[in-house]
Amino acid sequence: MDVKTLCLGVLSLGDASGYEIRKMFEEGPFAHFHRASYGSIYPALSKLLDEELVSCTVETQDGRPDKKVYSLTKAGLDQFRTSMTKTPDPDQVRSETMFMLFFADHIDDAHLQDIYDTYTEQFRFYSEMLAGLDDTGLSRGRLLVRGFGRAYYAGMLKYLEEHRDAFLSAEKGTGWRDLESLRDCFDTADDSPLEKQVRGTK
Amino acid sequence: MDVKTLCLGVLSLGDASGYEIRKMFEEGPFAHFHRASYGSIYPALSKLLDEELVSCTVETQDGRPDKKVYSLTKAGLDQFRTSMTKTPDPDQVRSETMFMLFFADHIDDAHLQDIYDTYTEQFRFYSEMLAGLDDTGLSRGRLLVRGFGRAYYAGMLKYLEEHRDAFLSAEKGTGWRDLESLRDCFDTADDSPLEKQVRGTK
DNA sequence: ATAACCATGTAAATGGTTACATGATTAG
DNA sequence: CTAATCATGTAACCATTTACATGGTTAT
Repeated sequence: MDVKTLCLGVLSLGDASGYEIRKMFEEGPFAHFHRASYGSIYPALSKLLDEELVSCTVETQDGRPDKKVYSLTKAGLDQFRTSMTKTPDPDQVRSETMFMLFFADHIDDAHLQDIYDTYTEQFRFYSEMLAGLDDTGLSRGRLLVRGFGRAYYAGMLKYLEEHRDAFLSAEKGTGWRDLESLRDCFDTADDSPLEKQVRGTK
Repeated sequence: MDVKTLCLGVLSLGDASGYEIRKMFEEGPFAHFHRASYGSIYPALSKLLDEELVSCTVETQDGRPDKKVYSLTKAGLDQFRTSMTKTPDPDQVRSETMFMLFFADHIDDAHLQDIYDTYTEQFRFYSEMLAGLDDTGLSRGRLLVRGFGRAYYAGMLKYLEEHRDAFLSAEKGTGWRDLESLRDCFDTADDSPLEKQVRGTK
């Protein structure tokens, strides 16, 4: 999903500047399932303006650079709704921490514990933060996504807490079947819904 | 984490060809938290060979192109262990589906239901697949990661199943607080462990 | 006083994917 | 007989991040 569509989505909720849109992807609710930085947002907004999918009002500010507030046009809303008719790509997860924990036996105990606890702390942080939010007045989509986030952070936190001690104190070097099973455990490529969905978009 | 390190990791489990390494990122256990394609794996292996972090044995095959089987060298193992001493970057999630479900009110009912059910199906597939695997003989790292995957797919599946009907039959257009709360719910930037971790790597 | 925040924008560098090029073999 | 699998490799292309450029304001 390109950054232009992401911007249209944010703007469908209300007017915003490039600076504000970036914050939503950095710290706001979208940060949990998408990211975007200045270098992609500003050019995207320029293109959207050229295509007249958004309009722009310059707010002159005292002592600060002018603030460009963008609004969705009718054409922009139509365009956004059209892009919502497509089939979404499968989720992508990149977890360096999981990769490293997989290779726990190559990491020294102190560092391993640090990685584990730092990772756990992140889940605890977001779990508690999401638990504390007020849900009144949210759209069904917003509510569903927030609930999903809560279930995710709370569920993973529980798993990490429950397995911490057994994991950190487990013996090293008992993975005699790691290579064998690596070749063994392939998902059958054809039945995989991931494969299906990928094929479906072509 | 660059593809070279990913390759070293796979090779620490046993010898493999570029073709086989790609399979592990496409269909094997790594696929759940990292991806890599030919275009990045082959050049990575060439570079590793230049740096003498891996060695290569050519297996001549009848009727097939020669198979290049790579092995980790002592220097390669050292290099891998060194790269495991770093602090992992925070997880990255890209979910187009979540983005689209967030904007449920801009999607027509039939398509929304299709998106939801297809998404659910994926979680069910992986949940059942992981439930059916044999855990004997796995290293602690491998076990932890597999358990995490099981908790993830099963937990999210449960959430999606439990909220399906309420979500799909909910009223449209009641999200009067969506914009307000979008600006409202920013995590405090300084306390966020994500921010801390990002800063920590610089 | 020093860091962080507000605010925009561009250019270079990065790091990948996709498509191309090639071709025999095996399974349905 | 057709599709998929095995098997390697390169080049063009793509999107995005990072760093640069600029500078007043506010909070610690």
